[in-house]
Amino acid sequence: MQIELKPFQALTLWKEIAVSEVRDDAHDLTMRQLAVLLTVYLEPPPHTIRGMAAKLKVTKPVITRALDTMGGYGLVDRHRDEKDKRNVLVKRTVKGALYVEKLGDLVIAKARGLPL
Amino acid sequence: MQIELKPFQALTLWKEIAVSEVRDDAHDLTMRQLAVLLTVYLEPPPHTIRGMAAKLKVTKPVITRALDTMGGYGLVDRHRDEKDKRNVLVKRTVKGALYVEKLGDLVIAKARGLPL
DNA sequence: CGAGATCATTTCGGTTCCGTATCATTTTAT
DNA sequence: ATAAAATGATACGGAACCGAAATGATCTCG
Repeated sequence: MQIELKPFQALTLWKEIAVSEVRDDAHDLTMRQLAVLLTVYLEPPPHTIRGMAAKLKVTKPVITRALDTMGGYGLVDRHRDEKDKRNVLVKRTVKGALYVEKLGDLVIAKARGLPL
Repeated sequence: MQIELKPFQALTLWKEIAVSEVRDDAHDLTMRQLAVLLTVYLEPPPHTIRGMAAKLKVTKPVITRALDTMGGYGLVDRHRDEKDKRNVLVKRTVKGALYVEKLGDLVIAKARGLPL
């Protein structure tokens, strides 16, 4: 299965998803929060605050706040690293996994309906 | 050319783009602003405030403020509708077109590099 | 002509987020 | 043992955004 998009298709896909997120998203996540969430769920652990801040080229408080907000929604969880108690490890949750799964379904559905 | 994504691919694509936007985006647009921008550039005019608010299921001030912000960046422009001076028509700009084009390139590049 | 409808903007109080700087805890190294 | 480094959280002032309601301008239609 080869993935090949033309410019208009690519933008239309992105637009449709953005519009769907705005219309229906109960959590109203920002782009940064979304980047954090998907990194946690798609990349192999461990995920530390400092590591994610470096990856996204943002300051640490940005990550802390994003985790505060999404933690409040139940989308992620945090635990101290017992090996090095300075670190905090970001953990996945059932609710977060469900949310991410639904987002994947949305992308697939929109990609399938693209004009050719 | 058929577009077919598997769940992990779809989410990885979305994650890569979100991360890129956070890392490199000079304008730091919100999801709502992005939805407005892409609607203006990908859907046929005219685009009115009320129309876009209805499409995105948000209130009119949300659209007005998004246009204020993006107008400040030079990404969109506004003009009164001469036919009905109550309406405001959202117009494209050269700078906005360039920005959207670059976004399309990003989506294409990320889609091409997906793990299969 | 005038009352009401329509459209975009502005105002309001409140919330969230930002970056910088600082703090508390823990680890590392001398 | 103790000073320095590393890590995440917090404080702070400022900026952006929110929804609801009020405002101003324009149009519609009797």
